[in-house]
Amino acid sequence: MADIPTAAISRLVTYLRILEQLEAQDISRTSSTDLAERAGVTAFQVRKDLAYFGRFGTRGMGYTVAILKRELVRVLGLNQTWNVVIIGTGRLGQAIANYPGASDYQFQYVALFDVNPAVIGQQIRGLTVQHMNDLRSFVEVNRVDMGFLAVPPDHAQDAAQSLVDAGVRGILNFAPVVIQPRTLERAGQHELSDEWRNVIVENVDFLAGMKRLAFYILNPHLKDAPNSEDQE
Amino acid sequence: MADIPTAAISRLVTYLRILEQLEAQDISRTSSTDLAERAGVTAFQVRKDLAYFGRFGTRGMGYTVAILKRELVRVLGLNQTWNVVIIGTGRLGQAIANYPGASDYQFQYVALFDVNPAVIGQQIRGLTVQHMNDLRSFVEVNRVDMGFLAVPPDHAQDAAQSLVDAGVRGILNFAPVVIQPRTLERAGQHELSDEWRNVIVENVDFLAGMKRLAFYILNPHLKDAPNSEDQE
DNA sequence: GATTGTGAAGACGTTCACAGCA
DNA sequence: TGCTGTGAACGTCTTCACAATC
Repeated sequence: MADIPTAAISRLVTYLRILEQLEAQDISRTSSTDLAERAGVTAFQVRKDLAYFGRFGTRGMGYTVAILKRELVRVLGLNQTWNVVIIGTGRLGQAIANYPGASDYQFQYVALFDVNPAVIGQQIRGLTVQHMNDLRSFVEVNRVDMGFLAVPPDHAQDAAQSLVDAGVRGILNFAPVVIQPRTLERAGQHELSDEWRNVIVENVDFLAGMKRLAFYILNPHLKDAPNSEDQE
Repeated sequence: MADIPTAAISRLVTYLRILEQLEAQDISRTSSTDLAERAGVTAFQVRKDLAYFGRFGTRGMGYTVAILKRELVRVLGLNQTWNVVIIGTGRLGQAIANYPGASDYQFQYVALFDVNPAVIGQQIRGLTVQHMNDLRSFVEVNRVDMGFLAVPPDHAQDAAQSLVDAGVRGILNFAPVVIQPRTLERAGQHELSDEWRNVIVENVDFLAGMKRLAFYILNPHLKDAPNSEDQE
C-alpha cells in the first residue's frame, strides 16, 4: 500500500457517500460503471482507486454495496471514534458544531475553545466553551484526535501552534491562511520541528472556492468538465 | 492562455492572499522564493503558475507587491462585482451570509431563498428570505452570477437544477453530494443539456475534509508534505 | 457474457536548468 | 550578479486494453 494519489482519497469519500445512498434505497449491488456515473468520474478511475486498497468486487458480478461500504469505512478509518475539539466559537465554529452528519461517522466534539471572555462558560451543543489557555491541560487528560480551526485568519497560525503544542495530530483549517509548521535549522537544512512531525493539516476554504468559481465563470474553457459522462 | 492546471488557480488565490498580507505590512517588494515559502510551495511552482498568465516581475529584482496583486485580482476576475444568491438559510446558510471577507472582493449577496415557510419573510443581513418558487422571477429581473447551495443533501440536486433553470452560471455547492448536470441522449451519445452548458460547479465539503484528515492521520506516510520547505 | 483487476501507455503537472534581462 | 521566465526532463496520475474469473 504505497503511493496513493491524494485525489484518490477524496474520491473514496465520494464513493462511500454514494454507497450509503444506495443502501438507503435498498440497492444491494452496484458496478464500477454505476458508481462512476454517480460520482462523475470514469469507471476506470473507480476500479483503479479501489485497487489501491484491495479487491472488493467479483468479476462478472460487480460489487456488493454492503461489503464495499464496510471496506471503504475501514480504509478511511471511519470505524473508530474521533475526538474533536473546535477552536473558535464564532458563527463559523457554531455552524460546524451544529452541522449534522459529523456524528454519523463517530466524529465527536469533546470540547470548544475560544479567547473571547464574553463566550467562555457558555453552553453550545451541551459543551461549555473553555479558554484557549486550558487547551493544553484538556488534551493532557482527554484523548483529542483533531482540532477544527474556526478562528479569524490573523489568529489561525497561533491557534494551530497551540493545538500542535498540546499534542493534537490533525488540524482541519477553516481559516483562509496557510498554516506554517515551525521549522528549525539543523545542519544548514530547514526541517520540521519535532512537534510538527506527523501533524496533518487539511484545509476547507470557501472563500477560495468563491474565487475559483469566479475565475472559471470567466474562463469556462479552462474547466475540465466536472462530471464527464459516457465512460468506456 | 490554454491548459492551466486547476491546482494552479487554487495557488493563485493563495498568492493573492499573501500579497494582501504583505501590503498590510507595508512590504512593497517580494520574490518567487519569498512567496513560495509563505505559500508552502516551491519557487519553481510560483514562477510557473504566474507565467501561465503573463510576466509580472522584473528579472533580477522580483515582484512589486502592488502590481502583482493588481494583476492577480484581474486574472481571477475579482475586479468586478459578483452578485450571489444563497439557497438555504439554515445554520450553514446563515454562517455563509454572515462570514466576513466575501464582501472584500465584491461578492454581494443579493437574495436568500428557502422552502421552509417558517423562515420566509425573515430578515438576515438586511435581506428578506424568499421562497424558492420566486427564484426564477428574481433571476429574470436581477443579475445573479452565482448561487451558493447550503441546503440539506437530499435537496441539493433539485436546488441546483432550479438555479441552472433560472439561468445562474456558477454554483458553489456546500452539500456533500455530487451535483449531476442533466444530460440527454443525442445520436446515442450522452451530452449535457443546453441549460447545463457553461455551468460551473465548485464544491466545498467539510465532511470530506474531516474524512480525509482521519485517513491521513492513520496513514501519515501517504501524505505529501503539505508545506515543503527549503526550495531550490 | 459480464465485469473486475492491473500492467502498460499516455496525458498531465511539477521540477529543473538555464537562457534572458534588469 | 540576481532573479525572472520558460522549454525540456521528469515523475505522477489517469486512461486504456485486456487478461482473469465469476
